[in-house]
Parts: sequence; C-alpha cells; structure tokens
Amino acid sequence: MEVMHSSQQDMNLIDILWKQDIDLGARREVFDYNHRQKEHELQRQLELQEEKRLHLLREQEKALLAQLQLDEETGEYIPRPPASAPLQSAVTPLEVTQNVTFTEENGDAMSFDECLQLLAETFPVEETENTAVCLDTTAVSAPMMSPEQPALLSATLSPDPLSPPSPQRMSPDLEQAWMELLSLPELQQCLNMQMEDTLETTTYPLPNNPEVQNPNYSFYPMTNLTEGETNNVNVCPAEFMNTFNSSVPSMAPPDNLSQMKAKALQLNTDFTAESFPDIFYPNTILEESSGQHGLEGHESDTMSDIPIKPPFTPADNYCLSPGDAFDRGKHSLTAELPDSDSGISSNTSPHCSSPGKSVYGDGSFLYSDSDMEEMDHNPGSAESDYSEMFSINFQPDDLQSAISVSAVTGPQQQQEKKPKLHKTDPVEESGHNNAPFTKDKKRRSDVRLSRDEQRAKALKIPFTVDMIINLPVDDFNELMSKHRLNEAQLALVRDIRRRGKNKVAAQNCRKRKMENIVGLEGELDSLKEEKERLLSERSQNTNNLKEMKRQLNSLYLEVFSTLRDEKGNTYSPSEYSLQQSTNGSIFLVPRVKKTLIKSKDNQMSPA
DNA sequence: CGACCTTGTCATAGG
DNA sequence: GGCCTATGACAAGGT
Repeated sequence: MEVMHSSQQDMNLIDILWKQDIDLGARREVFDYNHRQKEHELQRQLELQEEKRLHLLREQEKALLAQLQLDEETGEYIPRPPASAPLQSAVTPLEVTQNVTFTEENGDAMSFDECLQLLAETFPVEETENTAVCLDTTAVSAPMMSPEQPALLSATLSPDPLSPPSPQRMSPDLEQAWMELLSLPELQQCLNMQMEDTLETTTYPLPNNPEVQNPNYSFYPMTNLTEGETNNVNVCPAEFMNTFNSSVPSMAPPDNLSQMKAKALQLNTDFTAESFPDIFYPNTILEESSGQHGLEGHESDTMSDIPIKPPFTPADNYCLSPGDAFDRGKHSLTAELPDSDSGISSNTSPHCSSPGKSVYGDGSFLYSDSDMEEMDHNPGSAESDYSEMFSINFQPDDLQSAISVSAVTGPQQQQEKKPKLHKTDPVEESGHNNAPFTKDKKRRSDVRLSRDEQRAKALKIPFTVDMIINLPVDDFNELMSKHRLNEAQLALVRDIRRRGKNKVAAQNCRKRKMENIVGLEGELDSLKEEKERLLSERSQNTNNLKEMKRQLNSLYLEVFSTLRDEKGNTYSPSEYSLQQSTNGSIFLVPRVKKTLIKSKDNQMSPA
C-alpha cells in the first residue's frame, strides 16, 4: 500500500505536468513509449484500487436496486414488490439516475456507467482496451463520446424512451474497459466536472435558462467540458442550425435530437468561411423583408407624415407591391451610375426646398403635369429627393430586388418596365431641357426611372407605378380608398394611371395599326391576285364570245342558204334578215323596206 | 446632319 | 358627366 501511495503521488505529479502540456496543446502521444509503459503500469495498479472501491460502491447500489424493479417498457425503476427478483448484475446505475431521489454518490456512479455505456455503443471493447489507457482525455472524450452525448444527456434530463441504453448490454468486458478508462485522472476530473454541470443543468429553472428553448441544449454541459474539437461537433452547428435555418423549429421535440445532431454534423462538415455568408444570408433577407413589411402598415396609415420622416424613404414605400423590387433595382443602378448628364450632378443639388419640392411635398398644392415639368427641369427639386432616397436603405432595397424581381413581376410587366430603365435622371427625363440632353445620350438609355416613377417618388406615392396602372378599376379604387392621399398625390396618381393606360393603349393602337397594315397588305395582294384572275377570266370569256359569234354567224349563213323563194332562188343576207317573233316564229324580213316586211308577214312561212 | 423609326404623351372622339 | 379606349398628332430620342 505504501508503494501504491507513492505511485499515486507520482501519478498526481505527472498528471499535473500532463495537464500543463495538454493546456499547451500537447497530446499524451507526444510522450515516449517507455514513459507511457510506466504510466500504464501505474494506472493498472490504480485501476485495481479503484475497482475495489467501485465494487463496494456497486454493492451499495445493488442493495438499493434490490428494492426496485425495472419497468421493461419505460426503462424506469419502480418500487419492487415484496417478492422481489434477484438483482441482476447487468443492471447499470444509468437507470438509477432516472430516479432522482438517489444520492449524489449514486450520481457519480451514474455518470461513469453512462460513459461506459457510451463506450460500449461507440466502439468495440477490444478497441477500448487497447486504446483507452494510452489516450488522453481529449482523444477519448471528444471524438468518441460527444456524438452520443445528446442522447445520453437527454436521458439524464428527461426519461426519453429512445435514449436510455439497454442495461442488458452491460458486460464484464465493458466494465473492465470502463475501469481502465476510469484510471485516467483527467477523465475522472472531466467526468466529475461534467457531473457537476449536468446536475446544475437539471436543477436550473427552465424559464431562467436562456438556452432552454434550444433543443440542443443538452449538448452544452459536455461540450463545454471538452476541447474545441467537440465544440465544433456539437455546439457550433447546433447554434448555426438554429440561427440560420428559420425552417427548423426552435422547439424541436426531443425525438428529433438525433436528426438534428446529424444536421449539425453535416453543417459542421460543410461549414466554411465561404458558406458562412450563404448560411446567414437568407436569414438576413428575412429579417430585412419582415422589417420592411412591418413598416408598410405603419407608413400606409401615415402617408401624410412621410415628408418629415427621413429614415423611411419612398423606397420603403415601394416594397408594398410586386413591382417594387424592380424599382429598387433601378435605384441601385441609379446609385451606381450617378448621371452627370447636362453637367449637373444628380446628388449635389442643394435645393431641397426648391419650388418643385415644396409643390409636391405640400399636399394642399394641386398637382399638374406642368408643375411636374417644372420639377423635371429643376435639377434640385426632385433630384435631391432621389438622392436622399437612394442614400438611405439602399442596400436592403437592392437585396430585396434581387430576391423578388423575377418572382413578382410578370413577363408583361417586365417587358413594359424594360424601357423604363432608360430614365432615371430627372434632368434627362425633362426632355424639354435643351442644354442637358445634348450630351451623354447613350448613358441616358441605360438606367432611368420613368417620369411617372420619379414623380411618384417625389410625391411619395405609396404604390408603384405598375400598381397604379395595371390594377383593375375596383382594386385601384379600393387601394386609393385605403390610403389617405392629398390632392397632389391623387392628381398624380390619376395622371400616372391615365398616362400609363394611354401608353399601353398607344402601343396597342400602333400594334393594331401595324397589324391592320399587314392585313391590308395581305388583302391587297389577294385582291391583286383576284384582279389578275378576273382579267384572265374576262379575256377568256371574250375569246369564247368571239368564237360563239363566229359560230352564230356561220349558222346564220347556213340557215340563209337553206331558204328559197318561189322561184327557188336563195335570199341574200344583205337584203334580208331573220327575226324571231314573240310567239317563237321566225320571219324573213327585208332589211330595206320595213313596210314590205309587214306586208309580207302573211306570205312568209316559218323557217 | 438629316431622314427615318420608336416611343411617350396629349388632345380628342366615341363608347 | 365621368371614365375608358382608340387614334391622330406631336415631340424627344435613338439609329
């Protein structure tokens, strides 16, 4: 015993040194083999001592368990009936832990057996025997134990039917492996710390624990004890999983622990610096989107206050509608391409209180297109508004546009919007300003808001131009009734709708006109073809008529040649002609003397 | 630089 | 009378 005592002291000293090395990142494998052999022998001795102690401990537990009976279905121990069955050696203290009335000493035993159970589940006993002694605590606890810890700890926290290992799986080999493992002082210390943390966890009132809603909370006690490798496996992915994936319910049922753990491992595998923004990006978008939607209702009710609400620009208002995203995209483009058209900077105008702005900011002023034209001409009026808009909340708008541009904008709308990209700069969109548009015409065709879009922004119309134009009349009226717009805004909205409708009507009209032209051209071709056909037919008919006349003439002569007078002489066609009476009789009529015709009527005989 | 084309807008007629 | 559509006319801008 004295030898063992001195060995224990040596062990403690060595352990202290090891801990220092471990703290410095060194692993036990770095030590030479002889040292490890000596260490191994010492540990063997210590194990024997510890085994004896544990044997006594287990005898005490058995004495307690003798009064209990294992419920096969629930895995819980219930008070044994008077005729109690003999206590099985395979019964492990793990189940004992489920009875919360046990002492803290039992709790220690519980933790050890849990770990043993864990080892039995994670890898074969032979491996344990070969490696457990030489492995340091980090190597043992982190890679091998942590994957099973969720189930283990969940079993500790709550009676989960899936998690508790079967007590029959406990074998003497496992016990031996456990004893060897137990001989490691670091492991003992870690397990003790773990047990303390676990007990603390179980005793925490749940509402006061900020982690309570995290279904992976059971990971934390052990992960906090282990090295960073373990944290990578359990902690980080679990956090990220709850952080980025909004679809994962924050209150997942315990049954999903294994599944979530799998996700966590996968996440940990896939988690890189590149993937990090991807993981968080959707969430960011969601937050922004939700936040902006949250603003909508507020702004829609307080539109009259918008001019004095700098943080929320009309760009925010435009998130109301599907077409909004497109507008945002144009905002971004505008911001990227500050138009230096006409040499007037689009962002440098100090005329924030210019007539244009005062006009459109003042709800009592009745809007008119001519006013808008003035505004358009004035680079300091609406232009300054735009620069203000674009300077605030630009990035979210851009993000939003990237998300929803294609989803919410119909093909037809996109087609209609495409030309609108050409106009963004109010200087340009004035159109009547001779000086500006003499240069940089090319850029003007790039990214511009349409005039009406700019006007709508200037007056802070809470809808998109597309909405104003394309909504059905009923929906449009309903929309207008929902928002309290001043006179200028109402006038502008009506004009925008009128112009937009008329623009579409003009397009349709031109399209129709072109179609008519094409149709008329086709009709003209067909008519020409028919004319040719008719001309040809007429020519053919003329020829036929000539032929018929010729035949008739020959027939006529033939008939004349058959006629004879009383003397048997033929009648001359130049002196006589054949005529048909109404009753169908044919008479030979002299061409010269009509009186003779009548006088000879009775003398003539039918031909 | 002018001719031509496209497009937006306005005015107006008609439903 | 107001609204909508169709269409001619005009202007701006592009080719």
